[in-house]
Amino acid sequence: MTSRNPQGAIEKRRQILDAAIRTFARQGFHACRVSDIADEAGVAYGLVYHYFRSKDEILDTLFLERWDVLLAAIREVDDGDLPAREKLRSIATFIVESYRHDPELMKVIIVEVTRAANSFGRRHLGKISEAYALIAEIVAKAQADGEFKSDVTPQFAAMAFYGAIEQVLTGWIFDLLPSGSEDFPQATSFIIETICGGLEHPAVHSR
Amino acid sequence: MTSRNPQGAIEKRRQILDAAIRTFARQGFHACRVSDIADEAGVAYGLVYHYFRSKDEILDTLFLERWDVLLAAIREVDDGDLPAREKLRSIATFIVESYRHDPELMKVIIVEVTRAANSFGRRHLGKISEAYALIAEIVAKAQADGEFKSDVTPQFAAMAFYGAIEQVLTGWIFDLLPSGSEDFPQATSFIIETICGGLEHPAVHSR
DNA sequence: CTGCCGGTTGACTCGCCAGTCAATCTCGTC
DNA sequence: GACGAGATTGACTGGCGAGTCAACCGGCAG
Repeated sequence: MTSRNPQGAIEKRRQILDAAIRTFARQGFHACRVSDIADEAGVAYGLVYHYFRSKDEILDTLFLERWDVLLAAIREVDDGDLPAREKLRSIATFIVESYRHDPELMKVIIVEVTRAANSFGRRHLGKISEAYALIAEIVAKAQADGEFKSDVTPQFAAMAFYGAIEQVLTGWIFDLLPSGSEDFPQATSFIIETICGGLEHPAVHSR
Repeated sequence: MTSRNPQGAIEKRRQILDAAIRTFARQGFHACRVSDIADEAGVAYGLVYHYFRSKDEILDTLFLERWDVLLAAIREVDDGDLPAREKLRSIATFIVESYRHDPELMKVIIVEVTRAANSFGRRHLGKISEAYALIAEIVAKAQADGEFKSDVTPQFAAMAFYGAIEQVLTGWIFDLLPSGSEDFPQATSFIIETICGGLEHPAVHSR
């Protein structure tokens, strides 16, 4: 029977994960010790190893949990039949709102995984690229439909789009950009404006 | 007298730095040991500590050396009186060419410093932001002149621009994007097209 | 020839921290 | 009320790798 934990065990596990988010966000993955996480969670050192095989597995869990949600969101948008500009807007909004809702978790995911190409980033490269590929697909479809011009490969466009978003999040994370509540939607629409503006067909008079 | 090293010492120092670039690029900063650098350079372990106070100082040196060159290049472009689009093109070209010329060094700088926000990135945040600020200034000037529209803050625009470039480089570094010799100028002009296209005034028919 | 000093060597130290494990607790079950 | 399985505890170990250091080398100066 696993029913020994009416749900206490699941809660404890969650409690450790949440403590890990705070601890990783505050100190960084490498700089924090497992004992810091245990302290933050208010549990004994050894209990962390009852629920997770290693310190790495904690971060892996946090990343995968969240990234799968992101991928699902992108896929859902992708399947709809909005114009590409609106699809990309939904994705950008989703990511920005994720940050607004839980900045610590997003900080950990971006700083310790997505941009940590030599440690966790490499391990999860496949998962991360799935997002790029889905975005590229949206661009490719828009190019086929004539909504976007075709002088740029979808792969490059996807990277530029995602890179712009992530850099803005990074700016918020490290206080290089203002992050008042009105800045979030503004940044989102700016990114869409900029990237889609460049991707769409140029208008008559320009260049 | 320091003239004891007719120049042999300076060469040795350089030799260690070059070995460090290769070693960091191959294994990553954290995964490589100081002894790996020494081996790669063909010198004894202890000699590394004759020229550098610590392992960190080696990476700091590599980063500052290169970043100062980048800042100088941006400043020079900034001082000219090209249209903003061409200024940004010069900057993008400079960065992309830096990568083409020495991919290992750029990999180290991007992966281990620029995007390593919890270790070296934090230490050099000031230096890194200087680049963002200079780019933002170009955008601000273009907005004042009417070349760019003003519905986006220069700071956001700078982050998006730099983020797009860095993400493309990251794509090359990790083989997510094709990096044949024709891809470099193409990517550059794409980024300019996209970002400037979005920053400039929209043309008549669009939207 | 001798002394000196910067350059060079690599074996060793020392602190840190992930991960282990044996002991203890808790609580549902019979 | 006692048995057992999972939950919980925290002291301990083991390995790793950055940084130290005492010895050694080689060439120039006097």
